[in-house]
Amino acid sequence: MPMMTRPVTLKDVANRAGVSTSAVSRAFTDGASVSDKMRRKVEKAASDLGYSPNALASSLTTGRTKLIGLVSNNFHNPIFLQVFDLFTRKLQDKGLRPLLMNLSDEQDALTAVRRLKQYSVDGVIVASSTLPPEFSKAFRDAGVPVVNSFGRFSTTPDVHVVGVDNSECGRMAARELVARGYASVGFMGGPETATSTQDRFRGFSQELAKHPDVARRHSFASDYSFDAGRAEMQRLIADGPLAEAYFCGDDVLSIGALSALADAGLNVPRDIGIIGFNDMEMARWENINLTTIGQPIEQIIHSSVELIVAMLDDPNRYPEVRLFPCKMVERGTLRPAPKP
Amino acid sequence: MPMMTRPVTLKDVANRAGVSTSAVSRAFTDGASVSDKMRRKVEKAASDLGYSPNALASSLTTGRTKLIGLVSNNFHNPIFLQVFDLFTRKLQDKGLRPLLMNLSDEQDALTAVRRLKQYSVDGVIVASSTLPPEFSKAFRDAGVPVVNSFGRFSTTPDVHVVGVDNSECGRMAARELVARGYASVGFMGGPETATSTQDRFRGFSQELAKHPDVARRHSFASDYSFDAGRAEMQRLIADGPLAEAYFCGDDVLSIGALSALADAGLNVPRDIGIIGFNDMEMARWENINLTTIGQPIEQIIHSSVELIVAMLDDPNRYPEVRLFPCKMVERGTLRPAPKP
DNA sequence: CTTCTTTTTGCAACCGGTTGCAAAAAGAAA
DNA sequence: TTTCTTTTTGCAACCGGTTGCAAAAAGAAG
Repeated sequence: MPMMTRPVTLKDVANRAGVSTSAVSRAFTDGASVSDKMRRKVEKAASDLGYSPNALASSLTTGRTKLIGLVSNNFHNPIFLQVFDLFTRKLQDKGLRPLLMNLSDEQDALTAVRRLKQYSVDGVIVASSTLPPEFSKAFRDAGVPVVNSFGRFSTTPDVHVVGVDNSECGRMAARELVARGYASVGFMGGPETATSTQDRFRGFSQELAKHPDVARRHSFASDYSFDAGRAEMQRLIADGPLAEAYFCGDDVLSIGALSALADAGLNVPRDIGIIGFNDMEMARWENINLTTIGQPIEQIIHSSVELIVAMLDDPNRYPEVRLFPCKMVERGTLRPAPKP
Repeated sequence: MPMMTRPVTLKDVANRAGVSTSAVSRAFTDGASVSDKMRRKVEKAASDLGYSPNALASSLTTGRTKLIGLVSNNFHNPIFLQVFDLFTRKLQDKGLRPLLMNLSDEQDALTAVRRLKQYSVDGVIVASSTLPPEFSKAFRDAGVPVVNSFGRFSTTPDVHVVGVDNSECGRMAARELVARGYASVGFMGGPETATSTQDRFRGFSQELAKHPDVARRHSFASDYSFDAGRAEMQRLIADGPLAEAYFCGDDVLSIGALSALADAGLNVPRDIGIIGFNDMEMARWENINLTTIGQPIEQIIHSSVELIVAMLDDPNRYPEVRLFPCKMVERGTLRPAPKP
């Protein structure tokens, strides 16, 4: 039968040590004015009693909760497991605690802001490649330090963004396909509302505009998921002549597409080329072996955490965009470049 | 330039409405003793000022933070993305906020307890199929309501457990393989320290003990991951005669094993059978099509949240185990049962 | 219009800490 | 030993709310 013991408070420790509460408080604060003797006495009493300070109570006076809102709506893309893993670890390393907020049902920025303000989070990380910049702006407008990771950047940012230039990634994919000599190429995006899809598509189209001889087409899957990619590719197969190669907006879409192609008896890369995006763990599985464009997830997250920490000290820090290069990861789903 | 406005407090609202702070506090509390007129007056002032109550400050007096620690060390198994998605949503639905704790680096129970107690979480959900029951017990001993989801259960529990009977799952797998007429079977587990691996192996062995004619062997992958499954199967192939079918401790191991088998030119299910565990989304992808045993994740999580909510009202609630049945999901990686 | 109930309101103490300020203690200099 | 500095300590107010209690207001009954 577990006893319901009242938690040990500062006052209990003060009583036991026979000192004032301020002394105890100071003993637990680095750099406070306390003698060694006092500190030892307090620490003794505290450990006797099993005391640990209440972070929430102290936040009342210090104005710091060390709570960071981690907001996302990407709970279906396997890549985000890694994203959560890294964010939680790196935040923990800095002594911060992530307060998770799942936006899958509720996308309203103001509701999200209100909910997180109730818990007086010190800052917020919006980890999403689909939410518009306005979403993150709502936090800034509410006076909450915010970093938008994996989000759309602006050259005149009013909110901190850390990620990649998705339109450059689109260009990179297009360049690669053109270099491989494909005469017709397709873009198979995720949902058209996702900023990452829009940006990758824009870059892809820009690059192709330089090559009027290459035929192009595009379509959008309903979702960043295996099923959506598979369904979309099945539709393309049914609807008529395929492009020679496709840039899929995400690896998970690519893998769905590959499965549809295999079912249709089409060989990749002989009959058709596929290039994905994200370089998720599965992409390098030998039975998938997907050529793709990878983004440096760990660096992006590391940098995001660094930035939010910096903002805790200077909430009005001048807005900044941090971009990292994407990398082509060549595997087995594109045909080799033609010999010149 | 964002202005650094001091957040609006209860007192501000009270001043503006010309009433006492208690009146404002009560206006924001359901079922408190307030007249309609007063409530309207306060609400007007509050919305003029954009006030929303500070959940942390109120937690000081009420003793409720509505914070739930969500503790896990499974940040590499794709199935856990779904687990996090469901937990965060269901907790949010109940007005609770998940405080995430990643145990990947730090496995010490007492440290975890201390860290979460600092934030006075109302309860903790330990979502892990690998941590021993003692881990969860540490929370209970510290007086923190705890539910261990996906964990090992005991018939004399001292901590709430919601999940499946992993040893029954092992028996189920063994029965299935025997029924299919395999003359030799293997168990390929995850890390030997994981309770789920131990339990599934125990059940598997128990069932096989009833069939002395069936040859058996077992081994353990270093990790619940594709790479570990692949490496382990490669080792098995290299080391000598394979069993006719394997029960892999997790789908992601199975998929790794499948990839190794494909490389070795072995056809599944013709040359060798594989049965996995978890029925993760990928298992039903057409290019994988894995026969597996599924656990009812959504029900487990729903029930876990229900239970933790109940414990908030009654922290000394008598410990209870809630088990859900696993289900065979037949796909294409086992040969058909022999005709009688 | 009284008198008695019931509802609504404000006062003030409290939740678990922090911190500015002044008093006390310790140390240095004379 | 006295005087001046510097360090250490405790007092008390405060952070943003909640809540028991008693006073005030409103309503019901006579």
